[in-house]
Amino acid sequence: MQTDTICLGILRSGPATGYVIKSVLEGPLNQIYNLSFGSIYPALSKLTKEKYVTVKQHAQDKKPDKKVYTITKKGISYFEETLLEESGKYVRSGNYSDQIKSEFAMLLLFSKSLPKENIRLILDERILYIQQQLNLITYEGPIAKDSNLNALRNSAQGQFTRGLMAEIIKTAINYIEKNRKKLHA
Amino acid sequence: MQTDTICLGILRSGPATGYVIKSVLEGPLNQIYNLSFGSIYPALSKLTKEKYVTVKQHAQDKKPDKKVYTITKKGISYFEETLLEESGKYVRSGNYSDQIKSEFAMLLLFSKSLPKENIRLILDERILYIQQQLNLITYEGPIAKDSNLNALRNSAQGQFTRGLMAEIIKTAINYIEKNRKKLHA
DNA sequence: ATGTCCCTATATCAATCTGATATATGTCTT
DNA sequence: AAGACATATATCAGATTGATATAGGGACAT
Repeated sequence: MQTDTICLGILRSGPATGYVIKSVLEGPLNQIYNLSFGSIYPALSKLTKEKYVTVKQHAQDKKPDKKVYTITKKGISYFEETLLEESGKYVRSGNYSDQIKSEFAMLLLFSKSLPKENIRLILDERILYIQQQLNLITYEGPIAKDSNLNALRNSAQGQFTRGLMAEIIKTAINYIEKNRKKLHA
Repeated sequence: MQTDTICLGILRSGPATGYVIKSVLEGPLNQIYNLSFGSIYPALSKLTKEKYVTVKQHAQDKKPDKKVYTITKKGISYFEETLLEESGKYVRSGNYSDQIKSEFAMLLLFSKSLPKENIRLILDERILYIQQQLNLITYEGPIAKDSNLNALRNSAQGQFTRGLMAEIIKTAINYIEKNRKKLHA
């Protein structure tokens, strides 16, 4: 899915800055999708040129300029057309993640080459880490400042998607705890 | 994890061509890690220059040259050192996948913009697709020609890793079937 | 008070990776 | 005999990451 489409999809829930888009991807959409600033900012510039979004530059006293992007009618049409046209191809893209690069899984696959004590520590740290990620996904409290993000997170679609990822993480934690002996750790 | 390290890790189970490395990633390591030929071939050339692997060029009658790569002692030492040094950083890299880009999850998140009939079809196709991926991971039959790949796949580490991914896929299938009504599909 | 650290906020870029494409031959099916 | 598919290597434009730079604010410790 193009970075443009992701940004438009998020902006459809309400105006946001590039920084906020990144925050959504790292908070409620944690473990679902991620993009770097190096992708987000150029995408927003491109979308502005193409009139799919408009910008309002908020010159805050002494803080760096905040650029709030709002999706246009043209942007909404374009988003909906693109999503429908390309929906078929996203079905066959990885099972929960597209570009599958689970460095953690590869580390375990190769863990014969590691001291047992290391493997033990790695698994312990891992469980703590993914529990934190689970908390980020399942957090239901208010999102500071940006109330429009609540809409995306709490929609039926948001709850379904976040629920799916939460179940996957829980499965991973249980599996590691039950089967770690097989790795002699 | 660097492409170099991945290739060395796979070659540690026995000699292989670039094509076979790709096949492992698409077969038993399906949904765990993937690399394109555009990454694998340059990595193998680089590893050869650095003497971490050696090549034997099998000029097969009429078929394109087959380049079989074998890991050297230097390569094994380098691999084991690298893995140990960098193991800590792979713990915090995504919860099951590093660069998380689940286009399917994003499609569902944005599915409010799609006709209900489309959503229904997408979910049906998805279930079929991930069942196929599950079959690739859990396949226990012989791997044609390359018996050394069996070692990697059937090791305690291989079984643990593949089992983890299989559980995750099963969880995803069950979740989609039980909760699809929430997407009105 | 002054340093350290984190948060908000935008931006750039070298290094890397993907997805498509090209090339070449064999085998199996229709 | 045409087409699809598997084996096998290779290249490259375009896209992405991860690091880095810039810049002010607030919190907390020394």
